[in-house]
Amino acid sequence: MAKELEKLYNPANVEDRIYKFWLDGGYFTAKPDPEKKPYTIVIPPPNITGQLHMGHALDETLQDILIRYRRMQGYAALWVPGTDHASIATEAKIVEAMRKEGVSKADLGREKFLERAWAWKEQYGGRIVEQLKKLGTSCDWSRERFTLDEGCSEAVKEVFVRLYEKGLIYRGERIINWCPHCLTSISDAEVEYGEQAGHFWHINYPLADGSGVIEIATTRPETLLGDTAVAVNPDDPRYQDMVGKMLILPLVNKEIPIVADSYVDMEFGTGAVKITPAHDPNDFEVGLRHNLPVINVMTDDAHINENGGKYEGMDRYEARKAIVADLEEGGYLVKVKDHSHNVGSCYRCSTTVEPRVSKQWFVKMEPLAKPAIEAVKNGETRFIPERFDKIYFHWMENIKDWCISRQLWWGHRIPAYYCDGCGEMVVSKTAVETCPKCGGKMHQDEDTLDTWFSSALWPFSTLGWPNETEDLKFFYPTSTLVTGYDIIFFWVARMIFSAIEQTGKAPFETVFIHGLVRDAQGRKMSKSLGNGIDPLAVIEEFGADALRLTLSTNNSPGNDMRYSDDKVRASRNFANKLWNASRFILMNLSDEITDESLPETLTAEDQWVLSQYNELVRQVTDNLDKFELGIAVAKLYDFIWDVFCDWYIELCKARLQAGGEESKNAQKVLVYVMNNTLKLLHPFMPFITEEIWQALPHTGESIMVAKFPEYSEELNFSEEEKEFGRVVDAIRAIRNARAEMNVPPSRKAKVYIETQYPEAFKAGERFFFRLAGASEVEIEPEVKLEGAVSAVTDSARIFIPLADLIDKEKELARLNKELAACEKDISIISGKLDNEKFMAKAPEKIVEQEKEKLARAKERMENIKESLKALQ
RNA sequence: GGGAGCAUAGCUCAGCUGGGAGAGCAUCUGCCUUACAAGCAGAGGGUCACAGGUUCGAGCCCUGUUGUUCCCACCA
Repeated sequence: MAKELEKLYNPANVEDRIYKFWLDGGYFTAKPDPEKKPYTIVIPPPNITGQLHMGHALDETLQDILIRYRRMQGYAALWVPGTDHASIATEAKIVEAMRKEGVSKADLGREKFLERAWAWKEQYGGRIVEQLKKLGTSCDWSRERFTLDEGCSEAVKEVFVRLYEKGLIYRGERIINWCPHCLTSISDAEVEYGEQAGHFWHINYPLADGSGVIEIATTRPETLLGDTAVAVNPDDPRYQDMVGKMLILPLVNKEIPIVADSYVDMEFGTGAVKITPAHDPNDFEVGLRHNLPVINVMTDDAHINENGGKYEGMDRYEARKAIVADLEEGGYLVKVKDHSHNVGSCYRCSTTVEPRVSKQWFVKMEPLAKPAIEAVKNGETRFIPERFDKIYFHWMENIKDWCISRQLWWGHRIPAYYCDGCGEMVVSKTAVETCPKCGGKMHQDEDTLDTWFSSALWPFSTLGWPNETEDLKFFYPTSTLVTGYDIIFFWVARMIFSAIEQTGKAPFETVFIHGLVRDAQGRKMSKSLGNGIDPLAVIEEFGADALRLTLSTNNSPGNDMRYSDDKVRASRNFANKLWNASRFILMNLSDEITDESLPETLTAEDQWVLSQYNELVRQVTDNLDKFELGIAVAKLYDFIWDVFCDWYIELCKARLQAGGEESKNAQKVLVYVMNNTLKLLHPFMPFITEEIWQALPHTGESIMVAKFPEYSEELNFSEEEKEFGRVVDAIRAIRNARAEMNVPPSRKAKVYIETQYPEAFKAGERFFFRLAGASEVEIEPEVKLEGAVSAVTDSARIFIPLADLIDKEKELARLNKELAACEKDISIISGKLDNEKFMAKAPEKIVEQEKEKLARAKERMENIKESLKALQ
């Protein structure tokens, strides 16, 4: 810190320098240490395609608070950073860039494409990591990982082979969700459903024997081309005679059967459903039950294929129009009704997904889900807030097999090999060249794995698994996972079952869930709305500490929050307040103060502040242990601003001016409280606390490795705090009275204090001059004075002779108002104490409290009455 | 169709295991009091959505109602 401190804190001058100082000091690096307890967090790896957004900022801030807190407490605290290869997102980005150059994937070929992808990763993949650093994240960068790096890839292959050998991974022809834009299968979790206005087309299918028609209703007439049956409910009297008969499929002119299946709801539509096994998951099931043929009528990019006759080549929506027109012309169309229905779209590109039958790889979920449910049920892993376990259970208990193969190149290639000759398949960690059965040439599966397959292994793959590394032994299972509720299914659930299956242990003790950061109007921040706020711009304007404080205060676990510049501005103002408090201390600091020890003698106000500081330590620690970060930092804010700055610093000014020993003692207490409060605050606002701590007398290299303060019985001055509180109350009462009577602050006056607590007021006498506009102070057991402004507390009556300023009516009104409030208090409290049931059933502690309150209120009432009397 | 969250001051939100309703911003009044006007000292402002219940005592626990947001689900 420069000698001449600026009046305003300027984070831009501080943050990068401090971050470099931490890096150079190696403070982020953790190592297994049997002397210490481990505390481990693995970062939710951001996508390499990503730019830092507010969601990251919140997530990283919370993690950094936790990891810094534990590190200061003496844990071997490891925060493992890294990034995710983001198969679909990255591949889409590269394909798009190639498209602009007029190059396609096919033109380039797999190898060249991957070269290009890796080059892109080298160039841009580190961008988000650099952005994370701006927030002050204390990740152990020496352990940075990437989901597609060598170690993670080894882990992926190991897990795939193990699961395959246990029969938990299989390949099969199933109906899956297909994204016609990304040109790949996606998992159920990757489909987002939304209501869309559509139509219900009623179509007549004529019976083959000419005996009539059956009317079906569909929202997707174009799939008619792939119909292989019409289904009715077996109990439906309308259609009972028709079951087993054949129909002529309109436009296609092919015979298809009428089948009976209880899946059909008689009440809905016409009670007859066209069955397209290749393009609808329910129809697929019906098809299986009735041995129906599966006819795929669409291409990868959702155009009608060669099975669609004259419609071949049309896009699915064009085909819909054409088919509806033809149905109408052919007299098949009965009617069209408006109908809104749920349509699934790709969570990456929002294209409407096309369910289709395809050969894919799946993870068999049921056996994996069971122990994963158990781990949360028995508390091995705990969600905070707890309610999220219900969401987790519901998903896990109804889970379906996970489609893990993707028709992409950027990712972990599936370690399965097929014989060109006999078709034999081998699953192996190492490449298989020749067929073990026929000796033919083998080729590897063309597909890659779902990105989430590798991120599911993140908590242990990053620590070296499958090798029994020192890191794995010491740091695993991890301690806390911090993430948003939006990826519980994608990621958290999959990490839990993967970890249990592979390591026998749940991957973390606690899942700390946070909500979304919304814009000031409460809307989700999104690219399409253009309402996203760039955290880097906020950091530049207000500082990382201000942003961190904004994100960590005033919100509670699991709940969404709104971002607004006003909130950051308030946080920035707090940083500035802190800065100026330190500026004040430094301006008054003599060279002899070189450490952070307390003086041998403490004044009443010293004890008063230390007592509150000590209680603060206890509470902040307690809140942090319970993940109540917002509450913890709010208490710090209040203590620093109200107690320390507005009161204690003001209280110290008299002694500092007096100089000598008195001043030095005050300086010591100022340094002590400031220094230790900075430590408490450091996890939340790391930069400014380091900057100030370095400037103050201190021991140690960096505040980030200083010992986190602990509650101390030696600083328990609760009685003394109460006594000095009488002075504080009296000062407040005087200020209040003066303000209400419009006494200008410049007008000083003598203050007469009538009190039964003369020691307390003697100890605080000097403060009335500076803080209560006193020109003289007199403390008496009894004061008789007329024509004075009076201020009343439960321990004193205070008179300020300002005859010329007194408006008797106003003064009467003010005191009567106070009296009324006081009497109301008394009646409420007495009501309780007179209530036999209350006395019988309320805990003793509460009864005592009420008695004490009553006593104080009565004292205050007496004091007010006296003052009123004196006024008349 | 299931499930969950939220409803507290004009606005944005805290409020831990039940024990006299809080903060920031905004508003009003007065202050450049030599750390800070990004500040200081004061003030006003709430039937804690509604209706019941449990309890000596409910913003907090239970039941129901209303409004709102979200998640899940194969109704063509």
